[in-house]
Amino acid sequence: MVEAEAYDQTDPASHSFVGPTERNRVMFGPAGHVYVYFSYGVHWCVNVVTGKTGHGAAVLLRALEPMVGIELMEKRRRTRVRRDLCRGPGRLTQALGIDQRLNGSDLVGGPVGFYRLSGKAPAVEVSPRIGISKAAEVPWRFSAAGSPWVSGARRPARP
DNA sequence: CACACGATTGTCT
DNA sequence: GACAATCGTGTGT
Repeated sequence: MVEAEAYDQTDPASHSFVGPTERNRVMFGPAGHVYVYFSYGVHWCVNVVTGKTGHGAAVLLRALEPMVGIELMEKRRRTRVRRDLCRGPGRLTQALGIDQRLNGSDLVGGPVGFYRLSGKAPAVEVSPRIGISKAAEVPWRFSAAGSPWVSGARRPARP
């Protein structure tokens, strides 16, 4: 995992800011579960719930360095461009086969989990989150410094 | 019920 | 750089 962003219920950019709803209820559940939501009518995005039960907080997984299961990811993504397999939240879920069926599942003992592949943790870079309009200056984006597998902001069109 | 818009990405120019 | 695709959600009437 080389890039992630934090979202909290005290934060206007967070889905949990408005309080529990049908969509975001998993964010208010126990930590270590998976919150999956549909974005732009096109993509799925996956979060790891991080707050205490009743507190809406989660971490959006935005990019990872492909290390195992490359062929399967290439098939799901319909591209063999390694750098495009998991760079960006929508691409990452497509590569991993994550969709609404996994919403609410437990990282421990569930269909999605984490395990360490490389020995050494990278230096972490902190920056503003990408693609949001509210609280855009809050520096809650965390990425592996200098990693080519990290996604980047798209410059908005200038008037 | 109507409507505006978004924690994005692929494609075309 | 510009723009389309595509639809669930939250909000207002």
